[in-house]
This record gives sequence, structure tokens and C-alpha cells, in this order.
Amino acid sequence: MGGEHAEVVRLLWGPHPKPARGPRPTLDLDRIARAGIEIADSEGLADVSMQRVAAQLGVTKMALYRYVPGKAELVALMVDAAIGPCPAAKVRRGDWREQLEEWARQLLTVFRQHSWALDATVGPRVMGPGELSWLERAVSALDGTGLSGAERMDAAVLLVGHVRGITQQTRAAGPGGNPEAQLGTILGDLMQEHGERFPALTAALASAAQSDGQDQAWDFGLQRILDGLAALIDRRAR
Amino acid sequence: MGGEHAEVVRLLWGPHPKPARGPRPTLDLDRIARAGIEIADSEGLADVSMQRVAAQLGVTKMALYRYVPGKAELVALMVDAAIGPCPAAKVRRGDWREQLEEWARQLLTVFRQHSWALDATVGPRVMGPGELSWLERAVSALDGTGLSGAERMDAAVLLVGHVRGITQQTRAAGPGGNPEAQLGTILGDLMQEHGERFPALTAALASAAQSDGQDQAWDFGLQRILDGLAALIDRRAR
DNA sequence: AGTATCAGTGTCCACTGGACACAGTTTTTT
DNA sequence: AAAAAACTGTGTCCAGTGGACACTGATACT
Repeated sequence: MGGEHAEVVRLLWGPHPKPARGPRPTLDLDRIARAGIEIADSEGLADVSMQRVAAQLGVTKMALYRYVPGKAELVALMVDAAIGPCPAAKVRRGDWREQLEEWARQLLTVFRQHSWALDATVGPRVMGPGELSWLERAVSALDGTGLSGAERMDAAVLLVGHVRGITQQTRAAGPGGNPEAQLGTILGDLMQEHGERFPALTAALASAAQSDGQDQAWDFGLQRILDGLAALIDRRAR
Repeated sequence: MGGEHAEVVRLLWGPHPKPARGPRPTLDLDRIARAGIEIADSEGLADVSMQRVAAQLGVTKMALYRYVPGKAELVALMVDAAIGPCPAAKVRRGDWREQLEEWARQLLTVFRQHSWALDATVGPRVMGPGELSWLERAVSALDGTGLSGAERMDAAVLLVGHVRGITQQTRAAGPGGNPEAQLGTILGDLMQEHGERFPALTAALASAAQSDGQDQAWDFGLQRILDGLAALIDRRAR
């Protein structure tokens, strides 16, 4: 169990011993990951293939297999490099709510910049140092709140889930048009034809038509989660 | 815009006019979707190919293209058939919290039965009648709470995000072992080597080691979200 | 110098999603 | 009844994918 993970762990966490003999490598893991990220950012994850990445680096596809055992590992490297290390907090320590809110906004920004990372992070996987640094900051923001270790981690996971959910329904909406309107348009067309089967939905949609907040769903969910955490923390404090 | 969606909308929502002339079709969309689901359930979405599905149905792969324009549409059909129509609520109407909680648990069950549906539902897509029926029930549970239409939908989306997040970190953990322990083991191994870089995480992990609730993360997040919603609804009521 | 080691190339394979022409079956029209 | 039209499933073909493997060179230790 977990033996198959050993390889990707070594790739993500090192060490990376440089060879003693033989010709010098033309590539390195970092350049490979960055090349893949460049393609994924501009053309989507589906267009990331060994050939494509190799071409980007001016090399044959098989050369990549000298550095990376397979495509799965390549993608794992790309994800961790794209998510990157979590930037340091700017708000004062001690206020967990402000810290978590800033953290969530930063995470959302990163996910929006590399929205292909969503596709590449379905299912449980080995996390790299970048991804773990994000988790670290979220958990540390909750230090001293009276929450147990498991609860602090659960809270972080909950927030990540929201970020992912929002990223999912946001992306592919052109940078100009707001995503809720786009979703509403598609839904509205369907409701016009099958509305009688979904009365509550049509009503909600009609009432939601004039609300035009850019990030309404994001802020709503974020505040609800933070409210829920605050309620628990208060209860514990008493 | 949206013109490319027309085909999948027709597939998901009908109508499906039966041909007037020519030999009778051996297949229908429902059988095709179910064959795909069967494969995905037992072997994962990656093993669902046109050939594989066709073989399951005792037919050539190209025969499928008479019913479905491409693989993407096949998967869309599979998803909506697998998610299925939302079962009717068993708890009394009026208590939104109880209703939403039951709804979320049912949705989690469905996602766990077909965990490949996660992979197939990244990115915004056209929803089918099954998927919409779930949304309908969640929104209708919030009727009369004083929340606006947009807010009711945002709440549903928030809950779906949590269900997805939990499904994601749950799956591939054998039915016996609880997922948190598995995640903890992998994380623990990493912390042992690089723990000094993640002090808060190591502390939280150590404290979380003895907590062994099977669905701890699930219940925690669910209650936090519902608490947050309750707080808002109370505030509005006053 | 000699040799083990390692990098990048070229060739091969099974498989994927999909295009297309074709033969066979059924219904409508003449 | 006969012919035409419409439709289904099949066979064949193609570009592209991830990956295996043998090979030619370049490099550094002995």
C-alpha cells in the first residue's frame, strides 16, 4: 500500500541526485513543469501531451521519460508548481477570520489563473510542498481558537471545497461576462420549456435575474462558512 | 455562443423522434448510458471508451455514433442517468435544515456510488433533468426562509461543493479503512521528514491521530454550512 | 586509455476518438 | 407489386496518444 506513490513522492519532495557520469542533462524538472503549465494555461490540460511538452522544450518526447516516469507524474509536478508556495499572510496574526478570508481569496486567484488544476486534482493524491504550504497556513490561522486538530483540518478542507466549487462554475465564462448570468441563460432556456417540472427553481431564477453581483456566489458561500466556523468557535469559548 | 450545446441539450432533454423508415434500432440512449455506467462503476471512467461500451452491448463501436455524436455526449448522458432523479423528501416540509441535511446525505450517497461522476463534472456544463431535480429540491427546501432567489441557489451550490469535496477525498479509500486515516498516514510520512517546514500541520495531525470518526470531515463541514445558513436566516428574520 | 554510466533519438506497439463508404433492412411512395 | 428513400450497423482508415526498447553519443571515474 502506498508503494506506488513512492515515485511521485520522490519527484515532488526530492532529493534529486545529479548524475555523476554521463552527458549533462539539458532539462530539469522545473523547466519541464513550467513548459507544461504554459501549455495548460493557454490551451487547457487536454492539450498537454508528452509530444507537446517535448516540442515546447525542443526535445523528443522520449527524452522526457528520462526525468518523469509517466504523464501522471508530469501533471502532479505541474500542479504543485502552479499552485506554488502559499504567500505569507498580510493581515495581523490572531484574527483567524480575516486571515482565512484573505487566504481563501488568494487561493481562488491561483485556481482561476490555472483553472486546469481542477481537472488535475480530482481524487486523493500525494500533495507536494506547494500544496501543503497552503494547508499549513489555513490550519495555523486557526491556532488558538479552541478547535481540535482534526477540526482545524476539516475547516481547511471545507474552504478548499468551496474554492474549487466556485472555480468550477466560474471558468470558461469569458473574462467579461459574469458566470452567474451565463449559467442563468442556459438554465433559463431550459426552464422556459420544462419550467413546470421545476417550480422552485424557476421562481428562484426569476428572482435572481436582476441580482448582478460579479462574485455573489463566492462571497455568499465564503461568509456562510466563516459564520458557521465563528458560531462553533464562540460556542466552544463559552 | 451556446450553439454547440444544442446537441447535448437535445440528447439530455429530448425529444427523441423514432425513425419512420429503416431497420429498427437495436439500442437506445438509456441502454447505452447504463452500459457506460456499469463500466465506470466497476473500472473507472478512464476505462470507458467507445469500444468498451460497444463491446458491452455486443455491437461495433461505430454503431454508437448513430446514437451519440461523441464521447463527451456519452459521458453527459451517463452522468445524468447515474445521478438520477432526486428522491422525494421524507422529512416534513417547513423545516429547511432537516430537509437540506437529508438532501445532502442522499446526494453524498449517490456520488459515492458513482465516484467517477466527479471527474465527469468538472467545468460548467449543460445539466440534465436528473441533475436539475436535485437542485430543485434544495432550492425548494429554502422556500419561505426569507432568502432571495440568488441566495437560495448559492446555498445549494455551496452544499454541492461540500459534497464534491468530501467525495473527492473519500474515494479510493477501501470500503473498510476510513479515509482520514489514510490521508493521515500519507501526510504523516511526509511530516516525519519535512515536519519542520509545517509546524501547524504537524501539530494538527498529531492531535487528529486519535480522532477516528468515520465521516468526521463530512459532518463537520455540513454542520458548519448549515450553521452559517441558520445565522443568516435568523438575522433576516429579525 | 578504457570503461561504465547516463542523455537524447528513432522506431515500434496497442489503443483512442472519429471520418467515411458500404451493405442490408425496413417503410413509404409510385 | 415494384421502386425509391431512409436508416442501421459494419469494415476500413487515419491522426494522435502514452509508453517500451534498442541504439548512438557524450561524459567522468578508474
